[in-house]
Amino acid sequence: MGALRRSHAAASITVASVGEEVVLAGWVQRRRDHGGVIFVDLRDRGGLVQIVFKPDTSPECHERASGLRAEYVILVRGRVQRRSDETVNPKLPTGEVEVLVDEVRVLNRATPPPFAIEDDPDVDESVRMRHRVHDLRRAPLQKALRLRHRLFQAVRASLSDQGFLEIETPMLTRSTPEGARDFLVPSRLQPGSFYALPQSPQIMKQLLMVAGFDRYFQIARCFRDEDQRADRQLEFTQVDLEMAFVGVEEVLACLEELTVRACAESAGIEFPRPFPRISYAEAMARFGSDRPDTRIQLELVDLTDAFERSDFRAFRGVVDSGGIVKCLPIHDAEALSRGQIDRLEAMVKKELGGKGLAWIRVDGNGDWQSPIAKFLSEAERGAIAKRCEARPGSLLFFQADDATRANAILSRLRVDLGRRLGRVDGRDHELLFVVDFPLFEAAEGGELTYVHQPFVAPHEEDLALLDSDPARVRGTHYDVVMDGVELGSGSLRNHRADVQRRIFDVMGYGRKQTEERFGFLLNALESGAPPHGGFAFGLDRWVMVLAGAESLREVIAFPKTQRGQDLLLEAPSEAEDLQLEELSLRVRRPAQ
RNA sequence: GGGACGGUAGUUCAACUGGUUAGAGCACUGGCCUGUCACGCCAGAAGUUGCGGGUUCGAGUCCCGUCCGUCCCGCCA
Repeated sequence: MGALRRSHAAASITVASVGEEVVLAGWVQRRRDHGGVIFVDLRDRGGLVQIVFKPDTSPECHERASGLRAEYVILVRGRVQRRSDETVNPKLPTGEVEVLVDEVRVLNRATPPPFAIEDDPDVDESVRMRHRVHDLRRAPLQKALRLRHRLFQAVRASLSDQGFLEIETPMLTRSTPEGARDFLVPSRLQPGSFYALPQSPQIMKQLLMVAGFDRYFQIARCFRDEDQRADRQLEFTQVDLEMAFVGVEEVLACLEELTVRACAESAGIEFPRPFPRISYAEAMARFGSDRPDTRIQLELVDLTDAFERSDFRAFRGVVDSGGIVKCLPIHDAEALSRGQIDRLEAMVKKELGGKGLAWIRVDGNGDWQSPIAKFLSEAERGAIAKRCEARPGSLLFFQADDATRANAILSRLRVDLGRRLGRVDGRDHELLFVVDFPLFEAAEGGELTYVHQPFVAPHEEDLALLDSDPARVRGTHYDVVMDGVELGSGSLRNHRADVQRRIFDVMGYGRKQTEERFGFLLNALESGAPPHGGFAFGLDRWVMVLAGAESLREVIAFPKTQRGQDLLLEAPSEAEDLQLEELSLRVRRPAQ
């Protein structure tokens, strides 16, 4: 580099700096060589500015500039000049000026990039992942990671200001059989034993409460060895927090304070307070989802009772076996063609495991066009028409299935169609709390199991139900939902060992099993545990929503593919025999 | 574990019912060009058609298997 040092960022060159001498450093975005004058777009971490090489200004620079190629790393010294009116580029923030170069140094050459470094490159994602360094040079990823940084800083500032202490917990920890599949780390010193990477710092933070830290937080990496999705990575980052001597209201107030400040400081988005609250039951009833996007102005209608004595077997059978019949009415739906309806039905069957997609279209004369109308009684037609407020132009989609699937399918249709048809209110973003989740749900074997995690405290007034009717016990669980994405969840925890034991009982854990797995936690609770509760945000998802991205891979510097590979490092990889030997491991390779 | 879509040059795509030497844009290389900004013009180089097997006189194309990417179900909170 010699003695020359960068004086300005590309984006900071404006008409105000005309006449100044500047030193810029960055990458060659593009070279436009006219034989005489040569233009180069210089890109650095903040932006782009045009630099100019003229044969009569500096023949040596001009000569060197003709050898520049995309992604070469260069350092230039030159003078900022205003562009003539005809040559101003309105597409560039720095388009009114340019830098006339009289010294250039090539700090490094570069192989041709595998794809163009531009905002919207037309390449397969696997190519981007394999060449992640080039990918990360693109403005959208630069922006996303800057947003991520600002969110981290704002979260830390808010929680620190609210009296929280940042405390780290171990990454090498113990496997617990609940929840997701663990990542295991073999122990060299204890042959045959394994650490587990944390799925979350849940138990550790409860222990910190028992230890008297009162308010704890951590930006913690978590690991879950499950199949991935656009919004799920094997490893991800949580803002984990816990507070003692609080009830639900204090936690929610803290979360409001945190999210409002963090969204404002990182993304400039303001939210009104208090946040709307919706119960789990209401969310499922109206939107078919426990993470509703209520900006979409379509709601579900329950028709189960109207088909209790129906002659329409497809619906009646479902109701008889405990299922539900629900409808998604869409008014003024003339834009949806028959072909589109058929495609929706195919998606429901193939992708979502639905039985089908019954529908009724009310035409301009008020007549019902529908494959199922002829099976419906007068009373049923009346009930449908009334509750769905059917009118000419209405299109009604039905699901008759067990509650979980019917809601899942209609919720998906609601979101897809609501967006496609523009049935949204004017808000760019929405934050809300979902509260009053049930504590237990029926598992496959008919037994009860926890809905979220086994440490959620029941509602105080439902404590008695733990013995009489546990399925009806409400938990103190709450979710924060932003734009239909679950940002995170939390609860009050069981600080009384007897309540925690009772909950393990209900889930059918034996006494011995309980002591073996959770003895240390129960002992801690018995040692003087204060009432406590907390929350954990999925930080990657939070950034994703703020960035308007479709996938976590757009907000994580080095993400993994759906099969859990890092295409850049080619991880995971096989271990050396020596490594395996030290760990007392033998690998059984699948048969040829 | 299951379903859907995709895999041909560095990259994005094309190649009819199986039929000459697998083409094109961008990128790349060389040349020309003093006001472009997706610069332009001329020329050139560039391929294990993901991999393996099969059918066939002949396979990018058909069949079987397998690997990889994305989305979804299951799983996961």
